[in-house]
Amino acid sequence: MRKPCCEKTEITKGAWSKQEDQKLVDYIQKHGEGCWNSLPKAAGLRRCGKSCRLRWINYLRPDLKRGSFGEDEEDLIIRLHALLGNRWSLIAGRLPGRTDNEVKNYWNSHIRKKLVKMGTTTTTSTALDPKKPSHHRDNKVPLLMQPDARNPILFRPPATTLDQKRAPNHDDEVDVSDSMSINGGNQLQTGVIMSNKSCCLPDLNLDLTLSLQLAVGETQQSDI
DNA sequence: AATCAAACCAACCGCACTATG
DNA sequence: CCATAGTGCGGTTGGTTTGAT
Repeated sequence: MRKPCCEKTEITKGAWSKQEDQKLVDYIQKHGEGCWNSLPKAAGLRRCGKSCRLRWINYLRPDLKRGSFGEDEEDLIIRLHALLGNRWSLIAGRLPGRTDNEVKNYWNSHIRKKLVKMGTTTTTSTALDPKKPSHHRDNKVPLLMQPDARNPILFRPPATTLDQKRAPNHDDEVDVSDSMSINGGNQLQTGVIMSNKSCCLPDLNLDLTLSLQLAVGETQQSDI
């Protein structure tokens, strides 16, 4: 059995105070992100490193947008979710200033209900097989989205600093306004960071009601 | 005004992946 | 190769807020 990430004793849990936030922000501004395990001690916080990381990523990061989601963002989330399933970090990576937690919460509290009401989806929180434990990752990625050069969208890591660190192969990323065709004509300027590789590939058609089925068909055929 | 239910969202938990020794 | 630490991700929980009665 794996050891817990931190000792249960002397660890504060629950809501963060302003003082704690300030300590965390000050520390990260001075020393940068990373080394989350040693950060709490160094920053004078009685928190688990994971908790610090989460607080920073989901709440304190200066580039966060906060506030309610726009229609464009909602539309994009719906389309990306149809493509990616519950890969919230990937989805959030295409929504500048949004976090995976925020997107996930928004999906579960707003969009999912909306779609169910419209009869568009019967999605549960575990997108693919609700019976199987959710942490079985091999079950999370739809067949369509198994790593595959035909799906350039998958090869772009989330646009967070940490993920960029983790994916040195993507340091050739350039800022390109990624335009997607929404609702058969409206151009949605997402302004996300795309890799050179993916921007050279054909425009993504995220009109999922049609292309997803087609793509699934293609994938299944090619897998045979 | 009080109570209850629903909605929302921050935070936690546990697993998987990756790097390192 | 194996064990372990560090980190990231997705699902879930629980406290708070809002709305309905």
